[in-house]
Amino acid sequence: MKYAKIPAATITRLSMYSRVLERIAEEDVKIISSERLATLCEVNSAQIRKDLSYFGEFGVRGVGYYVKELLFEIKRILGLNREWRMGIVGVGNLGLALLSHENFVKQGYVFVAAFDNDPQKIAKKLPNGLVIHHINDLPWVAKNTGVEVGVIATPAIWAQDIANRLIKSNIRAILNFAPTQIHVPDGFQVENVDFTVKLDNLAYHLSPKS
Amino acid sequence: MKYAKIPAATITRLSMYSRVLERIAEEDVKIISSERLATLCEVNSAQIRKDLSYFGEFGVRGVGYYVKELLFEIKRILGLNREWRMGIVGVGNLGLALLSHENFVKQGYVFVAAFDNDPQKIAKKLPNGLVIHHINDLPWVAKNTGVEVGVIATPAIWAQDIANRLIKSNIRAILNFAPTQIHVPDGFQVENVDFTVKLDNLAYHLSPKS
DNA sequence: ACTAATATGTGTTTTCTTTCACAACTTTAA
DNA sequence: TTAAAGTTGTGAAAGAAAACACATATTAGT
Repeated sequence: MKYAKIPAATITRLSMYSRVLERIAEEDVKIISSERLATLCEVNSAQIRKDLSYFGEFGVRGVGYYVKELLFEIKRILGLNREWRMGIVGVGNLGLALLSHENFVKQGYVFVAAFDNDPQKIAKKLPNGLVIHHINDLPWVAKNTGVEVGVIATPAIWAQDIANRLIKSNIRAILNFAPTQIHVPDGFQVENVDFTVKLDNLAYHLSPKS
Repeated sequence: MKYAKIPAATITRLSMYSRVLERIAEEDVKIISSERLATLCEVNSAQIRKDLSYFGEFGVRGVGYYVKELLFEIKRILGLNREWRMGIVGVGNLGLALLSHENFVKQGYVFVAAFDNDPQKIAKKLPNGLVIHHINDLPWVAKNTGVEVGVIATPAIWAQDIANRLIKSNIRAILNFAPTQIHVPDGFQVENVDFTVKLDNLAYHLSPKS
């Protein structure tokens, strides 16, 4: 199955599997079946096996999967066998929270640059040692620090402008926290983290249907 | 079409439509075609019409949709024609950022209670006027303040325990920011906001495929 | 050896989602 | 009035994703 088109949902699930496997590995579990992993992830076990089959054969029939090995393979597939360098734009409340979010580092995501447009903030040192640069300095700072992923934590109005600048600096991946759609050319990736979309989903499901 | 099963993706798109329509309405545009809206949302125009058709007929053939009316209807469908009361658990960096995130209020989501387990924080007053309660007080505080949505902004280890407490207090919707899967019984809703899942997606797409 | 129990990998089937394509309707203009 | 242009709403077709079900493989026990 190795060369079929891979569903986007598969990638998201791989990410979930890796999260669960990490926990499982910490508990010193050596082997896990797709059935057991499926229960933990609340998915169908065939789904897991199919997802993995896009990339190879990682289990042993009659036995299951070696937890550490599977985790290693999934991380390799996702590209998490190395560090990813991030630059954040917008050092407000949310930006600061993200900068000090330890989970990023644990997963190999590291902030290497921070930008803002508030003169009060420029040149200030952050808890993690980074200095806040003016957004106009993005081109050279991003190049010097090797930013690969741009994180947008600005108000919605600025988001597209910031995205355009990131694109111009050839930063090919954007994680957008502004509650607005961002448009990028082919070859560039955007992922939106929109809290209110999630809340809207909850509100819909809570609301009585007429 | 009114009584068919509605795809989950439809709800998420409605949320996106409403966001775009809000912007459009601010620009004083009165009427919009599904074609135009589709372009702005980067979806197919038939998709939009189909999504809406699950809930009724909101357009005028040969004309398009009246922006304000459509926006109103979508918000009504999503249950956003009223306020939703949220309680947050975990007042760390992320929790504080969420508490002061103005977008929530703009969309009708209001924090009415905050909880933590750090003795240093209990009884402290937040910028928005709320007082931090001990998590053990969740049952009565949640009841008194009318919490309908629980927001989890704690480390992953606590997340399931907190979820269980929320469930026990009959809070039927949970927005989970901890990077871990949460299990809830039927009739309860969870939405996960997991930054690293999104980053993993980006990493995958950036990584060269062998 | 052989059998029973267990578990993967995947071709096939089923289910779910999206897109197409066109009848039905509105508006404008002659 | 009629025609032309534009746009919705939706049945039908196409496409994508998930689940089934079973051949294949491993292990353990006798």
